Amino acid sequence: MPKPIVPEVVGPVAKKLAACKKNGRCSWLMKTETDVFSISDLKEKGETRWDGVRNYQARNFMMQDMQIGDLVLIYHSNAEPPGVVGIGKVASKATPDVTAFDKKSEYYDPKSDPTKPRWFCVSIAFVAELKSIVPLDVLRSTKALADMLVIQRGQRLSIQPVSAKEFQTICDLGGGEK
DNA sequence: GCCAACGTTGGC
DNA sequence: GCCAACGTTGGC
Repeated sequence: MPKPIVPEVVGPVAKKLAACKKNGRCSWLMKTETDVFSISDLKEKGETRWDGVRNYQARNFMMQDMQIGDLVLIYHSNAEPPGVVGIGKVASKATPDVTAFDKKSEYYDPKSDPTKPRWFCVSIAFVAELKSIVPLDVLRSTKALADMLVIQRGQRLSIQPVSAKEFQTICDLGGGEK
C-alpha cells in the first residue's frame, strides 16, 4: 500500500484554524499575563507590539494567518480569575521581533539572527474593554463555546484562532463594550 | 506551590 | 529520526 497523502490539515489546532477561516478571516484569542501586560496597559498605550512570543505555532499565526483588522479577544492568564477581558484588533502585519536580538531582554534568543530573524510579531490595537470579564469557567460551561481551544485540557498555545460566532458569543457574555 | 501537559533540546 | 530529559505554561 502506498502511503496516503498527508492531508494539509492535521491536529486540533490546524482543524480549528481551517474551521475559523471558512469565511475568509479569523478572529483570535491572545493570552497575556496581567502582571506583564494587561488590558489596562493596552488601553493606556493604544497599541503595542505583541513581542516575546517564542512558539512556532503562535508565530506562524502572526506571520501567515493574521490580517490587519482581525479582531482579537484579550485573555488574562495566570489571573484570578483567568478569562477574556477585552477586545483588540490586528494593526500591522508581522515584522521581526527585535526583543530577540536584545541581550538585556528577557525574550532574548541567541538563535535569532538579525539577518535571518526567527521570531516575528504583529501590533495589536486597543478596541474596548468588556463590561465584565468572561471567566474561564463560563467559557467552559457555555455550549456554543465547546469547540474553543482555550477550554481544552493542556492547551497552552498563547495565540488561538476563534470563530466569528464564538467571538460574538463571548462579547455578549461580557455585556458588550464598556 | 503543585503538577499535568506540552514543546524543545540534544545524545545516540 | 527516536525519545528521555528538561523547561515552561497556566489552572488550581
